Amino acid sequence: MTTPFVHRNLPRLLLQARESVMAHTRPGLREHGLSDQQWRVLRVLGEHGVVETGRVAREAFILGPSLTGVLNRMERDGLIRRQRDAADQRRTVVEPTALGKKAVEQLSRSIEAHYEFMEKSLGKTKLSQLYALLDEVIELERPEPPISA
Amino acid sequence: MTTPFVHRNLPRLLLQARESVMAHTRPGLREHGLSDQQWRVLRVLGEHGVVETGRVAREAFILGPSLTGVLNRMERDGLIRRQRDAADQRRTVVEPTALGKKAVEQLSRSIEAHYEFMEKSLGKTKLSQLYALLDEVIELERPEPPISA
DNA sequence: TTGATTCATTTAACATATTAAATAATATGA
DNA sequence: TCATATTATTTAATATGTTAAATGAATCAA
Repeated sequence: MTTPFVHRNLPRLLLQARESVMAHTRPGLREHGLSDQQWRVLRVLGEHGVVETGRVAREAFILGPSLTGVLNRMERDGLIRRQRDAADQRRTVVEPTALGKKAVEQLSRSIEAHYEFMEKSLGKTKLSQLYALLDEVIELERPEPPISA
Repeated sequence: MTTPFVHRNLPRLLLQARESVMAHTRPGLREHGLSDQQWRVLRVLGEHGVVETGRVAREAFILGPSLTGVLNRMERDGLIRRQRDAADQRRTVVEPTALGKKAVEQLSRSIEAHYEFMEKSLGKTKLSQLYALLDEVIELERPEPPISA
C-alpha cells in the first residue's frame, strides 16, 4: 500500500500555524494564570465590554457547554462577573472585573507588538495576503444564507 | 475603554479556517465512527504503515498522554494493533488493522476529491500561496536548531 | 389564558488537551 | 558491573471539546 495522499495536509498546516503563533503568546497568558480559552473570552469582553454569553460563545469560538465551565472557573478566579439579563431571564450577560480588564490591557499590548514583529519579519503584504486567503477558505464552506425578501 | 486591538485575530482566523475545512471532512469520518484525532492517527499509519507511537504523536500533532487514550479506544474499536518493539522494550509500534486500512482507503479518496474542489473554487495558485504562507508562519517561531559541526 | 413551541443555557457522559509526576527500559560513565 | 542519567510511555488531575438531553424562560396561536 503506497500512500494515498497527494496534497498537502491543510487542516494540519492550519493547526501547526496556529500553534506557532500561540507559542509566542502563551507564556504571557500563563503569567496571568489564563488558559487559551479564558483569553479568548477576555478578548471578546475587551472588545465589547458587557456581552451576552451567546455572543461570547460565537466570537470566542467556544461551544455553549464548554463555555459554561470556562465562565465558572473565570468567575471563581475573579476575572469576570455574570448576571441574568433583567429583560430576558433566559440570557446571561458577562463583564470583566478590574482584574480581567487589567489582563486585557497588559496582554493586548504585547500581542499587538507581536503583530508588528510578524509584519516586519514576514512583510505587511504577505500578512495581508494570508488574512485574505484565510477569509476565502472560510467563506468557501459557509452554508448559503437563506434568501430574504 | 475602547478596544485595544488593531490587527486581525490571526489565531482565530486559523482556527476558523481549519473548522471550515473540517466541516467538509467530518461527516465522512463520523460515518466510519472516527473522531478527528483518530483520523489523524490513521492518516499517519496510511502514510507509513507500521509506526512507533512517538512518531505518531509528532505527525498527528497529538501529545503523548492524549495519544495513550486515543490508541486505547482505537484498539478497542478494532482500528489498530499495538505491540512492544522487540529491539527496544520502551517503544511501542502501531499498525492499522484491515478495518483501519479500509477506512484510510475510502476516506482518502473523498478527501483528495475535496482538495480538487478547493483547487477549482479557490484556484490552484492561491492554494499554493496559502501553503507557502503557512509554512513561513510556522518557520517564524521555530526555535533555532542547535549548530552542528 | 392556556398549551405548544421556540430559545438560551446548563447538565450529563464521554473524548481529548495539558502539565506534572511516575514507571520502566535503555544507555553511559566511573 | 553498578549507579546514574536518559528516553519512551503511562498515570493522575484538572480543563476543555462534543453531542444529546434536560431545564427554564419567553413567544405565539387558539
